[in-house]
Amino acid sequence: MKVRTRFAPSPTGFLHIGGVRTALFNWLFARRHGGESKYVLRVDDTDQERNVEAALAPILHGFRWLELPWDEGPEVGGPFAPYFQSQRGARYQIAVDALLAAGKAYRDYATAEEMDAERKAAQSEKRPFQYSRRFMAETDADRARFEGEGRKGVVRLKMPREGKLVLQDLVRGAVEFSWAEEADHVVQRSDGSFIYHLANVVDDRDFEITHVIRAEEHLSNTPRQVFILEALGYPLPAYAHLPYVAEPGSKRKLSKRKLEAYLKNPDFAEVHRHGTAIAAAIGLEVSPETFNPVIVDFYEQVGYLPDAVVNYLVLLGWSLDDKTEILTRAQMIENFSLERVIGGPASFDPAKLLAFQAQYLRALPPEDKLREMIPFLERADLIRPPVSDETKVKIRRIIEALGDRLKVLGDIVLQARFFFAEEVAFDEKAFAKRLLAPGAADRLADYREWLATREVFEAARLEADTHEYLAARGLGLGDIVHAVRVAVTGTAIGPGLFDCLEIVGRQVSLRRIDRALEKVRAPRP
RNA sequence: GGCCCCAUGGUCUAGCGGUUAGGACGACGCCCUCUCACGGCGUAAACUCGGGUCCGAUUCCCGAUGGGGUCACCA
Repeated sequence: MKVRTRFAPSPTGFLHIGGVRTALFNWLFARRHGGESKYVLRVDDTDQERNVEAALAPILHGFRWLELPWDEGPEVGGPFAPYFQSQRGARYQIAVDALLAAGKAYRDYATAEEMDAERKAAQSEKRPFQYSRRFMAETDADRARFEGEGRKGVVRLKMPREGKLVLQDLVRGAVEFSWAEEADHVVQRSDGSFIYHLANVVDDRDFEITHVIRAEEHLSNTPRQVFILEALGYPLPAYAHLPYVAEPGSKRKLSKRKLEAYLKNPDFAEVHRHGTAIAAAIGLEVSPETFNPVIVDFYEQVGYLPDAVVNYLVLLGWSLDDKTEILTRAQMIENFSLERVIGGPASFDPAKLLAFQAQYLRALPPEDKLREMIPFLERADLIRPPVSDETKVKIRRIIEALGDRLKVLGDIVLQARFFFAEEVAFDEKAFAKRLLAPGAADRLADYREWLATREVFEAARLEADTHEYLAARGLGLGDIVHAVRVAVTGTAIGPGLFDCLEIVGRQVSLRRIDRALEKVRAPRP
């Protein structure tokens, strides 16, 4: 079956995580059907007055980063161009004229105040609001009269006032609406511009969209769209209304405007804090507008892998079976189906996303890690381009030593700092615990002298020799290792000590130990 | 409030009439261990409620409750 799906972002400047999930399902559905099937990107900019290009760029960038290419749309064009609603006004005018000619729409001259008054009256009488059509112009004479009064007209849909619509939704099954509940929605504003719903259905028809896969909040908009479609004699696409992506730990719709509130969620806060630390280390200016785990940019900036993000998102509302969680793109494409999309909202869990990310990074080949992490080190000013082969060897060694402690690419700048800096700042708590403990400094001093005599400063050898050293003195590894670690790395946590010693090197290690010892002996302030 | 949608552990989910209700994230504990991380093992943790239908309901139907979406000359 040849299928055409679309995602229709409005250029807001941000790619929202919920939007990506919707786009992903559209993309997968089209890819699933293969052949001539297409996924198109259409820009919903019917009422944009600002710079569409600037507001669209981050969105397109996000999709490129996620490797979710569109077959037709902005920048790539296609047989139905233009793909910008702002450029399709003439087409919409034809549709509105046809609606008017068919008696499915009318010109209306009610002012906003008059409309409001009717609405309020209905409300206070506790009856459903239905417009009286008092200012409907049925004839040219009516029209002339209203306009003579200085009124500005809009075009409204003349909705049926009886009967019902049974919508077959691919996710929800049959959904019933009664026409009388539907308002006479405006399709063309008094300034001549067009309302989204009109543009939307006309475009879907023109772009030959077969499946409208969109978020649930559009479900209640569907009757009026169906009405327009039928009034125009256009075929109906199949509809699939996806559950929306909800806030962490809640069932409310995720919104990018509520960063403050989400930060009260511990997992969300931790992911945000982690990202902020990386941003600070690489000198990235963060504004709450963009640097927010609800916005896709965040993940690119701190070094998540696109595959991890996509894998996490595909599982928000869809599943393959009872156990498969890690899926390649090929597996997703092969297995995706709307039948397995769930009906209820799924809340966004940044902790689980991080778990996917950690798993993907763990599986990334060392050469790829190296290539991807170098830019982070450069931005953090830990290394400078051009990166010599010698430095690359060192970085490769560091990445290996850090191992699974690296969860996102940006972690390298948080965790590898002491390998590059000349001096380390001691973590005060760790220093107190490990170096000010009784006997610790003396043992460290002795070990330092022994270390200075080592000719081969290589991890495996150091470890083996250290064990001999300790055995000869009747000590255990635990008696020495913590103090050495804090002295050399500044902190109590990190890679294996002997890896650290090797990478830091003899000279710098000894110097750092000396400094730690000086600090121990310095009079307490 | 009207209309519509949804309902399995804290979270993501499997389940499509009979299961010790399965997996994952997270939490906790133990093991591994120089710390941390990884890994291994284990523990706690769920079918919203009430009616039907049926020999039998988490599963089907109805209702209630709860949650959510939507009701613009926004998209």
